[in-house]
Amino acid sequence: MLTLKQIYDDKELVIAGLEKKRFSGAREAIDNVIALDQERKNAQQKKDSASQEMNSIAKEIGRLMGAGKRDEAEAAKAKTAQLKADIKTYEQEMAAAEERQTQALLQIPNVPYSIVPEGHSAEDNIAVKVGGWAYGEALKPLEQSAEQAFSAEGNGIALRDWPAAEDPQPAFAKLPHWELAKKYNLIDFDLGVKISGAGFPVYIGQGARLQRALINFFLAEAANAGYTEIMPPTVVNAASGYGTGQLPDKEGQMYHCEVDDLYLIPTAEVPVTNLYRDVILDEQELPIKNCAYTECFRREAGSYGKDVRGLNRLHEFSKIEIVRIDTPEHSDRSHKEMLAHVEGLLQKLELPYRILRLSGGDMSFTAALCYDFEVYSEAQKRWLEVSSTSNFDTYQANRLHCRYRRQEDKKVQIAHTLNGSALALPRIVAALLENNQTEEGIRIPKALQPYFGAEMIR
RNA sequence: GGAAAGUUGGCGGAGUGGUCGAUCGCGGCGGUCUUGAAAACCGUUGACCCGCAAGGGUUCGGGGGUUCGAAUCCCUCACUUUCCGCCA
Repeated sequence: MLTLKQIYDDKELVIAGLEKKRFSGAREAIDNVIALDQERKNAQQKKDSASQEMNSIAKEIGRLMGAGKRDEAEAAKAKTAQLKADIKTYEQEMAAAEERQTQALLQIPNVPYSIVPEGHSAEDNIAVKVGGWAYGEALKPLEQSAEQAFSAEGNGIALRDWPAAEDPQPAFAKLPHWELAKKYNLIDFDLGVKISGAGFPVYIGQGARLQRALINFFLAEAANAGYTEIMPPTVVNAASGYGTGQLPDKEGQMYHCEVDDLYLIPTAEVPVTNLYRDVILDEQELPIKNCAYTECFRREAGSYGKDVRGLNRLHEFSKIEIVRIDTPEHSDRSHKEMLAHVEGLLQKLELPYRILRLSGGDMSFTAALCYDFEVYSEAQKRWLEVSSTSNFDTYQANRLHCRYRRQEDKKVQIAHTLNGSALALPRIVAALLENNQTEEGIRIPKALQPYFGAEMIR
């Protein structure tokens, strides 16, 4: 949630930012938070002075008792009854205002950075970089450096202006991955339905080995980039869900074990970020760079249709997540390093990709700046999202109470948190299978071969 | 699942109704000494909220209660440890 300091210091900027995020009633919501804060302060001041008086009377009674002056002590006691009632009233007022304020703050999304494009849908997202993609002249400007691409000055193409591609004529009919999975006996969707339900595929033989190869490849790449591997629990308590913001809003998206009141994680972000809940880090420990492979569980309530075909949308899938915690001064640099890392993975996998800067209206509730990575699937003729890499600024850390002690003045500051997928497996597998199919079999990218142990799936 | 014992500041560990935000040790920070470092010695050192400040309030696992006054007593919840049971 937003900090009160942000709201008091930059009220107009906050309101403008919320409007960019298509949050209706931004001004009213912010004014309401401020009003509730004043209410709380008033109650606290009244409570504090009543408490002060009470404390001094109690101390006086202690002294009188010690001196054996019982009568005077009894007289002093008589004065406390009204005070006591007052304190209780003020405390209740204070708690009520505080609670309403927190509730109000929880309804307000994060403020996007200035670099975030205006817009209200995916059409307004801007492609800032395209790689491994052979389409014509229109995309030339996107062969730009990361420095340009991830700055306000760089070039970009709004998706609404995305050039119509001429279909390259394949030498043979390209199959979608669900057919390839069957042809090469890699994944059995029907068996998954039998033992669990739709959206729980069973990977078999070379299909299972491909999963393991990708997991190991991604973890090894992350380790090379300096990330510490974490193997967290995949079941978490409610406090963790609140910490990273899955609760209360997205409760319906998580599987919930009611008897123990535990949730299956929808992403490793939840346990790995919550490692730092209620923690005060030393500035020298920053940036924290963690990575984790976990299974991720999503109920995907309400999804249907062709989007969910095959591996496109699952209830359980494997993902390697990178999580960073950094200072406000360095979080943007951290973010860029994460983007470079994810881009490097896609390059090594020789997949056509584009990097989108999400518009205000398409970003998640909690993000301040978010880039999506998409890979092109030749047989499905569509782009598939494989990573979302975000900077949450202080929004998540404020709720988590994740702070750090600043080196120069020893002051405790709210940290910045960031995370991104590096990468989610299913759609990578879909794109690999579809894009690399040949008449002889499916070609495994060179970088992956040592992990897979073969050059082809036959 | 049954039984018992615990939960105190960054860590260890005192404290069973009054001046206790909490003895002490370690660690951290500042200083003396030293060419430098170590040792020794001196000082300092939690978080949150209100306040321009002075200062005040809250906080001893969470919540509630008793009392003029609670780290200390009572209730309740959570967690931890040990033993028993079960078990990969």
